[in-house]
Amino acid sequence: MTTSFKRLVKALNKQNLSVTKANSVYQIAKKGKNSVSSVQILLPEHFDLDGKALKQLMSFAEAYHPNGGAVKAVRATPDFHAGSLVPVGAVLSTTKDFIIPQAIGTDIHCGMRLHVADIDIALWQEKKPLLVEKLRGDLLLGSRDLPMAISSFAALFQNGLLGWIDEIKKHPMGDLQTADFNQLENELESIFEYGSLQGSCKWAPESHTADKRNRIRDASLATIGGGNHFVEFQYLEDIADNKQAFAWGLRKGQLSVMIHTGSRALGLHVGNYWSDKAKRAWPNGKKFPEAGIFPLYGELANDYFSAMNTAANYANLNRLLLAEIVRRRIREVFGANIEMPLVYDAPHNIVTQESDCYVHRKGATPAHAGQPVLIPGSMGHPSYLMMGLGNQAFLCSASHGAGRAKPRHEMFRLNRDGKDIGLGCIDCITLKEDRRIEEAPGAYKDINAVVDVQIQNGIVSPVAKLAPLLTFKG
DNA sequence: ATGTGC
Repeated sequence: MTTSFKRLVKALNKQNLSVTKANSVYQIAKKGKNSVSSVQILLPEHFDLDGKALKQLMSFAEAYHPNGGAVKAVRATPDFHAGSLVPVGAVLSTTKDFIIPQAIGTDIHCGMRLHVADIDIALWQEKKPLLVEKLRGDLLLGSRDLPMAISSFAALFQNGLLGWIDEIKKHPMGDLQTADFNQLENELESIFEYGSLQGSCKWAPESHTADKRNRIRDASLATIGGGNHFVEFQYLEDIADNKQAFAWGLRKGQLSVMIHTGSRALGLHVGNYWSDKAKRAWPNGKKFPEAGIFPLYGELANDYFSAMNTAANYANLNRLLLAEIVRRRIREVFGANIEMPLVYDAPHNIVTQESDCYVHRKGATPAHAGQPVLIPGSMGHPSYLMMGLGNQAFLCSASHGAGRAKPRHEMFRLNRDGKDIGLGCIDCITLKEDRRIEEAPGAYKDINAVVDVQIQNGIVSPVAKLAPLLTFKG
């Protein structure tokens, strides 16, 4: 549901909300008392503000816990749209004793990873059939059973990739025995927080603790997953900032590999468990929150934080392993000397501790000063590598993509009616024909407008433009 | 997004 601004103002007034608009920023406030300090939404000029998404956002802005703690500020990125409960593209800062598990949901530490490779695009096109043939068996898997030692899982859960690398050297698994661990270790510095968050084995769900045969049943490590997740080959089409591009190892004309996935089944379990737990832990006799949003306060908030980090560490390894699989195939096809260095790996679905706040980012990516920011378009539109500018007023956050413009069912309807949904020149490899339709370029908003408004508002600055060549979808 | 659902 969308409305024009005038109708929006009217509609909001009825809900006792006031709205003002300065340039591209909507400022929403609750009339009267107890309003949160600030709710702002950044939108390109010709974008409509989605009423459902706004309603969801305001519910989170008003979240409270009877024992204390509070939401301090709320922002929405230009790819903002409604989700099932939480709007996608939402950033919340809260006091450090207050976390809302539902504000992150189940796709914990979902994020983007970008590698580049010095491979001539004409050569890549020539060898593409061979590469695809090899990668089909690697990437089009819904599940897999990696032979990873329990001790490696434990190290990963507790200490993330730093712990995992130490352990995996002692207990190599399958194909990874041939991985270049020095390179993997060096690349940790190009991962958000070194891919190493403070988690704990005690929060691993039952599916990820040793069974009677002393094995861990894990079916989703090194898999892409569904929905908008992908592994994509791209062409580095244009550079906007030569100095920064050079510093990050980028060159015009390079091949790039972009990976979008998260913590899969593990994040689902942790997210569901803690969203439930927050409800169960609601103080006796206190009125349930109307919007069904249950924050955690105090010790439980800390416990959630380490459980969430446990799943986040898994997501970090998931992206690393997918990249490693692609790197191995690239070397088989184009030569063992191809490095395919990591540019950056960052989450867009996570709670972080920043100064005296918890910052919840749901479909929003950190954009601290100097930090690489990855903003994917769609399989028919370019993706952008940006640099964060550390815009405090916008909670140091940028959009995590173009944003979905049309719901899935509408894409199927348009396709049935023979409408152009942008799949004309798309090279998408998937076992699910439905996926191509749901994820068609026509389902997404205008990435250039989304990126430009963030540049104009001092959130990010452009570094490089990446054009899609071939997308693998789960 | 996703444990797959009766």
